[in-house]
Amino acid sequence: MVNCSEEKRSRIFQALSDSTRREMLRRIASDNLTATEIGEPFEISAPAVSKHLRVLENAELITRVKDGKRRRFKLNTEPLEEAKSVISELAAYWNRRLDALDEYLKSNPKPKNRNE
Amino acid sequence: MVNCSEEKRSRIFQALSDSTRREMLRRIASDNLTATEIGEPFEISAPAVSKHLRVLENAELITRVKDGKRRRFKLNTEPLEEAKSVISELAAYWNRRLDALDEYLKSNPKPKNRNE
DNA sequence: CAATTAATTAACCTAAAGGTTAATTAATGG
DNA sequence: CCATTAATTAACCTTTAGGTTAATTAATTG
Repeated sequence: MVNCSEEKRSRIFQALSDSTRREMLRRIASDNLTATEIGEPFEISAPAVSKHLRVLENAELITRVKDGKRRRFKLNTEPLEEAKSVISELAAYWNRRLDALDEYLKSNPKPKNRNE
Repeated sequence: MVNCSEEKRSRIFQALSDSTRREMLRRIASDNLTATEIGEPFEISAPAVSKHLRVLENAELITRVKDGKRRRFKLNTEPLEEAKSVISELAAYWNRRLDALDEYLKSNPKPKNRNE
């Protein structure tokens, strides 16, 4: 998933921001379950389960696969990789900063604090 | 950040689910800016900037540091690591599945499809 | 084909998110 | 100490999120 739009990224993180959906993803990752099976541990209605699955699908975190009367769901790992890379990029900015600071301290022993 | 609560995780992903906040984090990661500086590229009001910063702070992604009249913000990388590990855990579940399937296919050549 | 079961859609409700402007608080500098 | 500037809080508005129950669609099976 190269050059993923900001909007797509927002959908991925938004989908991951709900603990019910995270648990659903774990269940789907462990086995390709049906909607009913996925919703079983949660004390919410079937339509609520369906909505959560829709959110995960819109974020492309899962794919709906018809299986007769049922629909099974399978995990897609690409959006997970995308989310990871957004996070890694942030950490990279941070580390570049720390490196620059390090460089500065090396060339300027005992620098005056900017707030003094 | 070991044994981070589900609620905390929700706050982290929720904070990351807005593109304005992700860009703010990049700016903060690159330099410890003031609220005004952070908000500069965005066409939103100062209170809106303040609210975004509050969301990031509540997710513990940034820390507010007083600097005279201003408040500067610095990035915290622990919640980023936490988010990454949530994602990695999901991928691990998935990979365990793939391994199990692999094992199954090895011991059962030409398996009958369950839907037939 | 009629009944059953799986899942979704429709219609609705409440709370939260993200924005606004106006008012307030807080620190600095003349 | 008063004016200025930085930032937040208050009060409000609109949209979205997440839930409900009731109705609908769709596939299977007796």
